[in-house]
Amino acid sequence: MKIYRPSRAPCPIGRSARILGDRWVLLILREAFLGVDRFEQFIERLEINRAALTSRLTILQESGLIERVPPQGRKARYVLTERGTALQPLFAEMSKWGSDHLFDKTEPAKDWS
Amino acid sequence: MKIYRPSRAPCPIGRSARILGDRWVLLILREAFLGVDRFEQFIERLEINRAALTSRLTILQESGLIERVPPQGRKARYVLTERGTALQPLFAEMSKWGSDHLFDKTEPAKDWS
DNA sequence: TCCTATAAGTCTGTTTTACAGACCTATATG
DNA sequence: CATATAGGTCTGTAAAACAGACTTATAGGA
Repeated sequence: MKIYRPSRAPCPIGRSARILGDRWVLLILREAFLGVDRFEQFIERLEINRAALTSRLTILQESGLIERVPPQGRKARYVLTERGTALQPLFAEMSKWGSDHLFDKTEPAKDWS
Repeated sequence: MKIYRPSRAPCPIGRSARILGDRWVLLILREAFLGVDRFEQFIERLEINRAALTSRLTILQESGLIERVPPQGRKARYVLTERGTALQPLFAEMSKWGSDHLFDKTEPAKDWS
Protein backbone atom coordinates (compact mmCIF):
# COMPACT_ATOMS: atom_id res chain seq x y z
CA MET A 1 0.00 0.00 0.00
CA LYS A 2 1.24 3.42 -0.90
CA ILE A 3 1.92 5.98 1.79
CA TYR A 4 0.87 9.15 0.18
CA ARG A 5 1.48 11.82 2.72
CA PRO A 6 3.18 12.67 5.96
CA SER A 7 1.09 12.03 9.01
CA ARG A 8 1.65 15.43 10.54
CA ALA A 9 -0.03 17.27 7.71
CA PRO A 10 -3.38 18.54 8.91
CA CYS A 11 -5.50 15.81 7.38
CA PRO A 12 -9.20 15.48 8.08
CA ILE A 13 -8.72 12.40 10.24
CA GLY A 14 -6.14 14.21 12.31
CA ARG A 15 -8.44 17.15 12.86
CA SER A 16 -11.39 14.94 13.63
CA ALA A 17 -9.28 12.93 16.05
CA ARG A 18 -8.51 16.07 18.03
CA ILE A 19 -12.15 16.41 18.86
CA LEU A 20 -13.50 12.87 18.67
CA GLY A 21 -10.52 11.06 20.14
CA ASP A 22 -11.93 11.27 23.63
CA ARG A 23 -14.18 8.76 25.35
CA TRP A 24 -16.35 11.35 27.11
CA VAL A 25 -16.81 13.43 24.00
CA LEU A 26 -18.12 10.42 22.12
CA LEU A 27 -20.50 9.49 24.93
CA ILE A 28 -21.72 13.06 25.35
CA LEU A 29 -22.43 13.24 21.64
CA ARG A 30 -24.25 9.91 21.77
CA GLU A 31 -26.45 11.24 24.56
CA ALA A 32 -27.02 14.44 22.62
CA PHE A 33 -28.19 12.39 19.65
CA LEU A 34 -30.57 10.61 22.03
CA GLY A 35 -32.06 13.93 23.02
CA VAL A 36 -30.20 14.75 26.21
CA ASP A 37 -29.60 18.47 26.40
CA ARG A 38 -29.16 19.43 30.04
CA PHE A 39 -26.08 19.48 32.23
CA GLU A 40 -27.56 17.46 35.07
CA GLN A 41 -28.95 14.92 32.69
CA PHE A 42 -25.49 14.23 31.23
CA ILE A 43 -24.14 13.93 34.78
CA GLU A 44 -26.74 11.37 35.78
CA ARG A 45 -26.69 9.29 32.64
CA LEU A 46 -22.96 9.15 32.10
CA GLU A 47 -21.84 9.37 35.71
CA ILE A 48 -19.26 11.82 34.57
CA ASN A 49 -17.51 14.17 36.91
CA ARG A 50 -18.88 17.72 36.83
CA ALA A 51 -15.55 19.33 36.03
CA ALA A 52 -14.93 16.76 33.32
CA LEU A 53 -18.34 17.44 31.80
CA THR A 54 -17.75 21.19 31.91
CA SER A 55 -14.44 20.82 30.11
CA ARG A 56 -15.90 18.52 27.44
CA LEU A 57 -18.89 20.81 26.87
CA THR A 58 -16.48 23.72 26.50
CA ILE A 59 -14.44 21.82 23.94
CA LEU A 60 -17.57 20.85 22.05
CA GLN A 61 -18.76 24.44 22.02
CA GLU A 62 -15.38 25.77 20.91
CA SER A 63 -15.33 23.18 18.17
CA GLY A 64 -18.79 24.24 17.10
CA LEU A 65 -20.44 20.85 17.60
CA ILE A 66 -22.85 21.96 20.27
CA GLU A 67 -24.33 25.27 21.25
CA ARG A 68 -25.18 26.43 24.73
CA VAL A 69 -28.67 27.88 24.73
CA PRO A 70 -28.83 30.22 27.73
CA PRO A 71 -31.51 29.53 30.32
CA GLN A 72 -34.89 30.81 29.25
CA GLY A 73 -36.70 29.94 32.37
CA ARG A 74 -34.32 27.97 34.49
CA LYS A 75 -32.32 25.53 32.49
CA ALA A 76 -29.51 25.98 30.04
CA ARG A 77 -29.60 23.60 27.14
CA TYR A 78 -26.83 22.09 25.09
CA VAL A 79 -27.94 21.34 21.58
CA LEU A 80 -26.19 19.92 18.56
CA THR A 81 -25.29 22.41 15.86
CA GLU A 82 -25.40 21.59 12.20
CA ARG A 83 -21.76 20.54 12.42
CA GLY A 84 -22.58 18.27 15.31
CA THR A 85 -25.65 16.82 13.67
CA ALA A 86 -23.52 16.07 10.63
CA LEU A 87 -21.76 13.43 12.70
CA GLN A 88 -24.78 11.20 12.45
CA PRO A 89 -23.43 9.01 9.62
CA LEU A 90 -20.19 8.58 11.55
CA PHE A 91 -22.07 7.48 14.65
CA ALA A 92 -24.16 5.18 12.53
CA GLU A 93 -20.97 3.56 11.26
CA MET A 94 -19.57 3.35 14.77
CA SER A 95 -22.72 1.71 15.98
CA LYS A 96 -22.67 -0.74 13.13
CA TRP A 97 -19.02 -1.59 13.64
CA GLY A 98 -19.54 -2.01 17.37
CA SER A 99 -22.52 -4.25 16.83
CA ASP A 100 -20.79 -6.34 14.22
CA HIS A 101 -17.43 -6.70 15.92
CA LEU A 102 -17.64 -6.13 19.66
CA PHE A 103 -20.42 -8.49 20.64
CA ASP A 104 -18.77 -11.73 19.69
CA LYS A 105 -20.02 -14.28 22.20
CA THR A 106 -17.13 -16.63 21.55
CA GLU A 107 -14.69 -14.27 23.19
CA PRO A 108 -13.94 -14.03 26.89
CA ALA A 109 -16.33 -11.56 28.48
CA LYS A 110 -14.97 -8.12 29.16
CA ASP A 111 -16.13 -5.59 31.70
CA TRP A 112 -17.64 -2.83 29.57
CA SER A 113 -19.53 -1.46 32.59
CA MET B 1 -36.92 13.18 20.98
CA LYS B 2 -37.45 10.00 22.90
CA ILE B 3 -34.75 8.72 25.17
CA TYR B 4 -35.05 5.05 24.77
CA ARG B 5 -32.45 3.53 26.99
CA PRO B 6 -30.09 4.16 29.84
CA SER B 7 -26.66 5.29 28.81
CA ARG B 8 -24.84 2.74 30.89
CA ALA B 9 -26.24 -0.20 29.03
CA PRO B 10 -23.49 -1.73 26.93
CA CYS B 11 -24.45 -0.18 23.62
CA PRO B 12 -22.29 -0.48 20.52
CA ILE B 13 -21.29 3.18 20.66
CA GLY B 14 -20.21 2.78 24.27
CA ARG B 15 -18.10 -0.22 23.42
CA SER B 16 -16.61 1.40 20.38
CA ALA B 17 -15.85 4.52 22.38
CA ARG B 18 -13.78 2.47 24.82
CA ILE B 19 -11.40 1.64 22.04
CA LEU B 20 -11.73 4.52 19.61
CA GLY B 21 -12.14 7.33 22.12
CA ASP B 22 -8.42 8.01 22.19
CA ARG B 23 -6.49 10.39 19.98
CA TRP B 24 -3.45 8.14 19.56
CA VAL B 25 -5.52 5.09 18.78
CA LEU B 26 -7.25 6.93 15.95
CA LEU B 27 -3.96 8.21 14.56
CA ILE B 28 -2.30 4.82 14.83
CA LEU B 29 -5.19 3.24 12.96
CA ARG B 30 -5.02 5.94 10.31
CA GLU B 31 -1.34 5.18 9.81
CA ALA B 32 -2.09 1.48 9.71
CA PHE B 33 -4.61 2.12 6.95
CA LEU B 34 -1.90 4.03 5.12
CA GLY B 35 0.33 0.99 5.25
CA VAL B 36 2.49 1.71 8.28
CA ASP B 37 3.21 -1.51 10.14
CA ARG B 38 6.42 -1.06 12.09
CA PHE B 39 7.00 0.28 15.57
CA GLU B 40 9.68 2.77 14.60
CA GLN B 41 7.64 4.02 11.70
CA PHE B 42 4.73 4.91 13.98
CA ILE B 43 7.18 6.67 16.30
CA GLU B 44 8.62 8.77 13.51
CA ARG B 45 5.42 9.64 11.76
CA LEU B 46 3.28 10.40 14.79
CA GLU B 47 6.01 11.68 17.12
CA ILE B 48 4.43 9.59 19.80
CA ASN B 49 6.24 8.61 22.96
CA ARG B 50 7.55 5.05 22.90
CA ALA B 51 5.77 3.99 26.07
CA ALA B 52 2.56 5.58 24.81
CA LEU B 53 2.85 3.69 21.52
CA THR B 54 3.50 0.43 23.31
CA SER B 55 0.43 0.87 25.47
CA ARG B 56 -1.79 1.75 22.49
CA LEU B 57 -0.49 -1.17 20.44
CA THR B 58 -1.23 -3.44 23.38
CA ILE B 59 -4.77 -2.12 23.65
CA LEU B 60 -5.27 -2.54 19.93
CA GLN B 61 -4.01 -6.10 20.07
CA GLU B 62 -6.16 -6.96 23.08
CA SER B 63 -9.14 -5.49 21.29
CA GLY B 64 -8.34 -7.56 18.25
CA LEU B 65 -7.93 -4.65 15.85
CA ILE B 66 -4.31 -5.30 15.06
CA GLU B 67 -2.09 -8.31 15.21
CA ARG B 68 1.56 -8.42 16.07
CA VAL B 69 3.38 -10.49 13.50
CA PRO B 70 6.59 -11.67 15.14
CA PRO B 71 9.84 -10.73 13.45
CA GLN B 72 10.62 -12.99 10.55
CA GLY B 73 13.94 -11.58 9.73
CA ARG B 74 14.37 -8.55 11.93
CA LYS B 75 11.22 -6.53 12.24
CA ALA B 76 7.97 -7.16 14.00
CA ARG B 77 4.94 -5.97 12.09
CA TYR B 78 1.63 -4.65 13.30
CA VAL B 79 -1.11 -5.40 10.85
CA LEU B 80 -4.81 -4.73 10.84
CA THR B 81 -7.01 -7.72 11.52
CA GLU B 82 -10.35 -8.23 9.87
CA ARG B 83 -11.96 -6.38 12.77
CA GLY B 84 -9.56 -3.50 12.30
CA THR B 85 -9.97 -3.40 8.56
CA ALA B 86 -13.71 -3.26 9.09
CA LEU B 87 -13.25 0.24 10.48
CA GLN B 88 -12.65 1.54 7.00
CA PRO B 89 -16.17 2.89 6.45
CA LEU B 90 -15.98 4.63 9.82
CA PHE B 91 -12.69 6.26 8.89
CA ALA B 92 -14.13 7.22 5.54
CA GLU B 93 -16.98 8.98 7.35
CA MET B 94 -14.58 10.64 9.72
CA SER B 95 -12.50 11.87 6.83
CA LYS B 96 -15.56 13.17 5.07
CA TRP B 97 -16.88 14.90 8.17
CA GLY B 98 -13.50 16.44 8.87
CA SER B 99 -13.14 17.66 5.32
CA ASP B 100 -16.64 19.08 5.23
CA HIS B 101 -16.68 20.72 8.64
CA LEU B 102 -13.21 21.39 9.98
CA PHE B 103 -11.65 23.28 7.09
CA ASP B 104 -13.90 26.30 7.14
CA LYS B 105 -11.67 29.18 6.05
CA THR B 106 -13.98 31.78 7.57
CA GLU B 107 -13.15 30.69 11.09
CA PRO B 108 -10.20 31.85 13.17
CA ALA B 109 -7.23 29.62 12.46
CA LYS B 110 -6.46 26.99 15.02
CA ASP B 111 -3.19 25.26 15.72
CA TRP B 112 -3.85 21.72 14.55
CA SER B 113 -0.06 21.08 14.42
C1' DT C 1 33.91 -14.40 15.07
C1' DC C 2 33.34 -10.07 16.94
C1' DC C 3 31.49 -5.32 16.17
C1' DT C 4 28.07 -2.26 15.16
C1' DA C 5 23.62 -0.63 14.00
C1' DT C 6 18.94 -1.03 14.49
C1' DA C 7 14.32 -2.46 16.03
C1' DA C 8 11.55 -2.84 19.72
C1' DG C 9 10.82 -2.14 23.72
C1' DT C 10 11.40 -0.85 29.27
C1' DC C 11 12.46 2.37 33.12
C1' DT C 12 12.75 6.80 35.67
C1' DG C 13 11.62 11.10 37.12
C1' DT C 14 8.68 14.96 36.26
C1' DT C 15 4.69 17.39 34.56
C1' DT C 16 -0.30 17.13 33.20
C1' DT C 17 -4.54 15.63 33.50
C1' DA C 18 -8.49 13.23 35.68
C1' DC C 19 -11.32 12.53 39.32
C1' DA C 20 -14.29 12.51 43.70
C1' DG C 21 -16.49 15.24 46.30
C1' DA C 22 -17.26 19.60 48.67
C1' DC C 23 -18.45 24.13 47.90
C1' DC C 24 -20.62 28.26 45.50
C1' DT C 25 -24.12 31.18 42.99
C1' DA C 26 -28.17 32.63 40.58
C1' DT C 27 -32.87 31.99 39.88
C1' DA C 28 -37.55 30.03 40.01
C1' DT C 29 -40.98 28.74 42.95
C1' DG C 30 -43.79 28.32 47.23
C1' DC D 1 -38.35 35.67 52.18
C1' DA D 2 -36.83 30.68 52.30
C1' DT D 3 -35.68 26.78 49.82
C1' DA D 4 -34.55 23.78 46.15
C1' DT D 5 -32.30 23.10 42.01
C1' DA D 6 -29.33 23.81 37.90
C1' DG D 7 -25.09 24.71 36.64
C1' DG D 8 -21.16 25.26 37.65
C1' DT D 9 -16.08 26.10 40.45
C1' DC D 10 -12.40 24.60 43.79
C1' DT D 11 -9.30 21.47 46.19
C1' DG D 12 -6.59 17.73 47.14
C1' DT D 13 -5.23 13.26 45.48
C1' DA D 14 -4.53 9.60 42.13
C1' DA D 15 -3.57 8.32 37.57
C1' DA D 16 -1.60 9.04 33.14
C1' DA D 17 1.54 11.28 29.76
C1' DC D 18 5.82 12.53 28.43
C1' DA D 19 10.95 13.16 27.44
C1' DG D 20 14.69 10.89 27.31
C1' DA D 21 17.97 7.42 28.94
C1' DC D 22 18.66 2.59 29.21
C1' DT D 23 18.15 -2.52 27.65
C1' DT D 24 17.96 -6.54 24.76
C1' DA D 25 18.04 -9.31 20.66
C1' DT D 26 19.39 -9.92 16.19
C1' DA D 27 21.08 -9.06 11.41
C1' DG D 28 24.76 -7.92 8.67
C1' DG D 29 29.38 -6.49 7.85
C1' DA D 30 34.64 -6.41 8.81
